[in-house]
Amino acid sequence: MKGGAVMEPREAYPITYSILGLLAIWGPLSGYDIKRLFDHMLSSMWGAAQSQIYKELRRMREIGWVEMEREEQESRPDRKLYSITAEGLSALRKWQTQPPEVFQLRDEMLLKMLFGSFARSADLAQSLRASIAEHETRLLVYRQNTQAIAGAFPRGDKRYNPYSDENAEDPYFGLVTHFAVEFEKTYLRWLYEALELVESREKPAPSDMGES
Amino acid sequence: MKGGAVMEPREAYPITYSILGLLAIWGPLSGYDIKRLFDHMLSSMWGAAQSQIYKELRRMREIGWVEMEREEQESRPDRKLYSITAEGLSALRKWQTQPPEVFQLRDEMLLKMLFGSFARSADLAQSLRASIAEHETRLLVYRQNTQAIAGAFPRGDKRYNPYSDENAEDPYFGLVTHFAVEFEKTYLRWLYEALELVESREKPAPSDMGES
DNA sequence: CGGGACATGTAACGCGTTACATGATTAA
DNA sequence: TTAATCATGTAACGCGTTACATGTCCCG
Repeated sequence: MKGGAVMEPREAYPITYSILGLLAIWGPLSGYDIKRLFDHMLSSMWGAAQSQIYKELRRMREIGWVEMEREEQESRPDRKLYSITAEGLSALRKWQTQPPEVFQLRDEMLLKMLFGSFARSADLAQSLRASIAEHETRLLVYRQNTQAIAGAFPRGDKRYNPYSDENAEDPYFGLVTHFAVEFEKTYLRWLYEALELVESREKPAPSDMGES
Repeated sequence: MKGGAVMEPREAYPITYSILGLLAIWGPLSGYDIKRLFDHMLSSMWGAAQSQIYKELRRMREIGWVEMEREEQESRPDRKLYSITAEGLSALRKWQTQPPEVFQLRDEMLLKMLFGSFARSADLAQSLRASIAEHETRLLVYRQNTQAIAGAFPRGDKRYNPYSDENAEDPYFGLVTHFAVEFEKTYLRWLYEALELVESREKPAPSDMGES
């Protein structure tokens, strides 16, 4: 026997803390609610499949970080409402103390450009334009959100509304949104720059039919 | 039977194309070489464990995107040198044509700040300072790399040197590095801003016991 | 004489993704 | 009548990570 220390699995991951945070703010939530919050609030920073959320909630309940209460309904599956426990809150706080792990960008567009010398310029330009369109849209959405957002959740259902008045005062939301906007601006500037470079190489010989 | 269409697994992932790109540029490489290139060049955008690289190379060889030649050595395991094939190059090019998938930041620091209202300000400040230190270092490294880099690979072994003269002319490397620098600058600006916010809440009443 | 570089691998494990399943209600 | 919303789940699968294994050469 060498070490003998059997590594026990980590008990938490970013998605765990995301869910804890959402529960801490918006109180008892169902898996379905959490999925919606992910899609509306965290989509640009952390995705989560519906199936994963349900799985994770079950696991979190087993380790006592959340508790569940069943809300009975007719003609629909019962809502299972999850709340954060004291242990869960303390885990969230502890995580926030720890130094962050090494960050990796993991953006395919960067990889594509890194090996740009192998691609046809027209192909790269196409990818770049698609990327530009997407990020312009994002930027627009962020800006709309940070401004007039009363109508985002038309029913006035505060439970699902990350922009309701009670949260408007939270300076941390604004801070993170501000980063998202600054990031998109930086990224877009670069995309346009990249497109310029690519286009300048696209037609070095405008009407020249014969090549070496 | 409903659909009947059995989904066949994707045949390529970002790591696949990363390896293809590296092979396309730096010609026959061993798994060990590729690991080093990942660590030196792609560490900030795409990590890869050594075991995964070997696994992926085997898979890529099975689908004919790379070919392998054994270089015999005494007193060390033989080097297995991989090269990109015509099929591999065409797969790389095809990938570069396709519009990029939806990008997600996946940075834990952003999550921590998003739920900042639950943490002690001092804890957040600590995390932020650690993050600042790391990103300042990164920025420094990028800048050193883009300037005088002749000595990075002291042996003059061109095979491992991403900064050798023959690649210095590749404008795409410069483009991506430029983004990395701009990103770090934007991120750092935000981190300092966040730190300011957090510190302003750390001691709301310096020597003032009664307020408003 | 211990530690790093060189060089290859195997085994275990889980997060995250994709797909499938069910079924009532409401809106276009 | 078709589709979206509400609301829960299960099953399969693999990338990516962590840990372990082996053995030589070379440097301080």
